[in-house]
Amino acid sequence: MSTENPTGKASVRTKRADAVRNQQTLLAAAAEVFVTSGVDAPIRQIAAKAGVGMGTIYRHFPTRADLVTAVYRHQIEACADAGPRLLAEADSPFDALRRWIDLFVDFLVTKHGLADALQSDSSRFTALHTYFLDRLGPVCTELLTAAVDSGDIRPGTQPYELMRGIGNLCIGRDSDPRYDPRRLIELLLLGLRQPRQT
Amino acid sequence: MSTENPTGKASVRTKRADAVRNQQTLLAAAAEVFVTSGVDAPIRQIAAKAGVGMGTIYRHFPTRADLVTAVYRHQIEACADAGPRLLAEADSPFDALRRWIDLFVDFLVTKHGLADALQSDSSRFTALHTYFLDRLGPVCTELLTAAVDSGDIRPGTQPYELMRGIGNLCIGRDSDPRYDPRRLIELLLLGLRQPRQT
DNA sequence: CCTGAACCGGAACGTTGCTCCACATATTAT
DNA sequence: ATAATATGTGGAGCAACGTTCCGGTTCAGG
Repeated sequence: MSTENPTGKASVRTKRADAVRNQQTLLAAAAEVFVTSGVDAPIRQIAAKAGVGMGTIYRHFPTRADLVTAVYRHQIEACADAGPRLLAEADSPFDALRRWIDLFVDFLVTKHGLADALQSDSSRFTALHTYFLDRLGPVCTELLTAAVDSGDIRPGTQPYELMRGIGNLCIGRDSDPRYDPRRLIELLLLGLRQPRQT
Repeated sequence: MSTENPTGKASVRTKRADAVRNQQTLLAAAAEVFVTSGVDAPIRQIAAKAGVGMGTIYRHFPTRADLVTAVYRHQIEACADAGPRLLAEADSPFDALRRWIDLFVDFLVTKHGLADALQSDSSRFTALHTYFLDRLGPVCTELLTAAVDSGDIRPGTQPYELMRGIGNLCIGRDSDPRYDPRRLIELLLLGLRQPRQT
């Protein structure tokens, strides 16, 4: 993203030390606040936790989605990387898909309100939505087509639709103990499964 | 609810005429605003549309959920009533379930942000959530057990879970044209279906 | 050391939910 | 008809929040 400058040298002026320090502080503070107050925590609260002004947050992360993305980038990457690996080591493409979805669900479910944020009003959090899709979409596509090609599942399901549906099912998990998205997702997978024809 | 007084006479003082008039005006205004701005429309906006003060709204509908409930009560009732009817006239319990879910989805999908509101943070909209459950829960239970008893679907799925899952899948439908909750719900039903065992 | 660019803090503004109470009005009693 | 009282109404006021903006500060390069 725009906050990185890989080589660090050359033409453009190097980033100021206090700036990168603040950015780190902010990421740490945000991560901490997110677990207790969810990704919708007031900006002021995060700023206070980090001991900086609000202006500083907006400078580094123009939208809330940018901040959330930055905080969870590592985990999203890990999930993305797991896709091809699972495809290689799992018993079947279907098994790989199932296990990848498990990972995805674990991720969404352990972050308070992440799933909620992901799907909320089209306008807010657009960047987050986009990042998820860009990074995880292709992985899902790969898993899905592999499973279709092997005849494990029926064709006709779009990766976007599947990811979004799973994301939706994970919404509001905290609010009620008798709701466990995993059971429904299991059902979904069952429906996806191709009835072995002859 | 507390706003009705069937016989209108007797012990308790009858409701003031201007009050019931305002209530009607409010319901109409709210319904109108909901279609254009969603169920999250600012209270002020609804008050303005109805030509009353905010205090009046809060008097008649203490929480936003009360207002939403009142506006959609008729349709919820209709959906609830359709359950037993479908069970009687459909080809099979599974067919009845499928058609009932269709109705449910239609309802959620045509009201901007209704599904979103239904599941949002546990705290807000509790009353709406409760009303849905109280009214539609038993119907869903009936359909579900009938389908299980007839061997159409596999046992082990809770009505609450199913309803909530369907509600979740309907969230944010407007935001993206390539997402159609119905396809996923179809998949879910497919997974629910009992593989005919000899 | 000097200077400009980058950075910082937080005041300020607009929007929203919700409460509260002086005032207005309908209903009932006289 | 008039007064008494319960009931309903309007909107100012408060708190919380997102977001912008800009005067002052601090770093990095020369």
